[in-house]
Amino acid sequence: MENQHDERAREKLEEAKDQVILAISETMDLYGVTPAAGKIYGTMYFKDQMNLDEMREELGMSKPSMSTNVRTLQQIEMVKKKFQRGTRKHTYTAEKDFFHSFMSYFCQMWEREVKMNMEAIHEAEKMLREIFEDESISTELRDEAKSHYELINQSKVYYRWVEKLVDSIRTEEIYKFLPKDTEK
Amino acid sequence: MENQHDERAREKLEEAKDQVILAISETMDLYGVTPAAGKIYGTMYFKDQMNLDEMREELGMSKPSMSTNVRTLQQIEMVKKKFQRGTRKHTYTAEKDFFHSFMSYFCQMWEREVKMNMEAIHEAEKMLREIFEDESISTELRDEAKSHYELINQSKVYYRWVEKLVDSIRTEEIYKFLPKDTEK
DNA sequence: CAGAACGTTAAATTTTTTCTTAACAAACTA
DNA sequence: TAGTTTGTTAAGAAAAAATTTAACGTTCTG
Repeated sequence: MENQHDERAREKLEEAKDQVILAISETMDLYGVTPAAGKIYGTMYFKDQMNLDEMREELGMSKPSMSTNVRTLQQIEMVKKKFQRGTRKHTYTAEKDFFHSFMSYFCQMWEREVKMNMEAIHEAEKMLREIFEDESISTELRDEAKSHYELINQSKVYYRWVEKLVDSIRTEEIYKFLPKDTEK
Repeated sequence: MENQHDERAREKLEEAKDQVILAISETMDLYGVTPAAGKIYGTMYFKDQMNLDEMREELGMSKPSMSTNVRTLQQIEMVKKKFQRGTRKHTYTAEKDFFHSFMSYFCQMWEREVKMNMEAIHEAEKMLREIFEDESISTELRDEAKSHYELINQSKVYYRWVEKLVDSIRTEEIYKFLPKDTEK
């Protein structure tokens, strides 16, 4: 009867875990991470370490899928490779500090956004300036160029702000303004 | 020859715009907004206002696509409906303040994340507590339940922080810490 | 009230993405 | 060195998502 209790408890424990794993993987899905990667991370979250074969077994998916998804998880620093001697299999651990995952994921995105748009803006500004500074062009066109110029020039304020946000997260300065621990 | 200048200038102006539109829509794509929605927004960004037929014509896409995508753009507050009398067509304007779009988009996401995970965590915690408080269950299982409990309990610190972040963005308090305008 | 204009919903198609099976390469073991 | 084991790339299949065509409902107009 000890066994009976344990059996039911085990089921309940797995159910509890699965609930959290589902929420985690749905969150990741929300941010554009593939379903498989979300499930892998969620599963690893409750384990100390795993290797590719254990993941494959636990999730019932193919090994290449594990391999590629673990790689993308490493890119966003949600999974780290662990050096372990004695076995040839690579073992991995999940980053359990969500603050770190948040930082890594969003900062990467935001930096890419800033870079991409700033480059486009600089190019466009140059062209537009050439237009509205050229007196051989009709006033209407020059005015249009000027107004577009001012619009995109204005947006730089935003991109510079995003850059600062990234900075303050990377340096952890943001936690001075928004402390991690909430009293209560 | 005035015309010749203008013609070339017009081309250059369109090229400049297209460059920025592309960067904007790629950014939106990065965040999981559909390509069509990105193009629509990018196009509207340089216009005062547009109606569905103008969008369809400008982008060479179907009207239902305009309709549904404009709706999702409204949901993330990147496009607003404009009340205009005299015409039966609905006219829309693009939100040109990227700070507003940032706020609307990320806060919605983050709130959903917090809600989803907090709910799952509360449920799971309840179940796990029942396990590790039940003395008829084996020590190993109870310890495992306890350790999972502590893990997910710890993650609440993160979700509460995200909530605070959302708050500080919604109330614009964040700009006290990270001012919009950068000197220079 | 009939007909047209506009927007939306539904079903179907196309495209894109994700995953798997199969082939390959590298590193270890006997 | 031959044969395993492990991980990755490549090509193909399956699944999911985005877009279009078609049908519908509603509101305006004559």
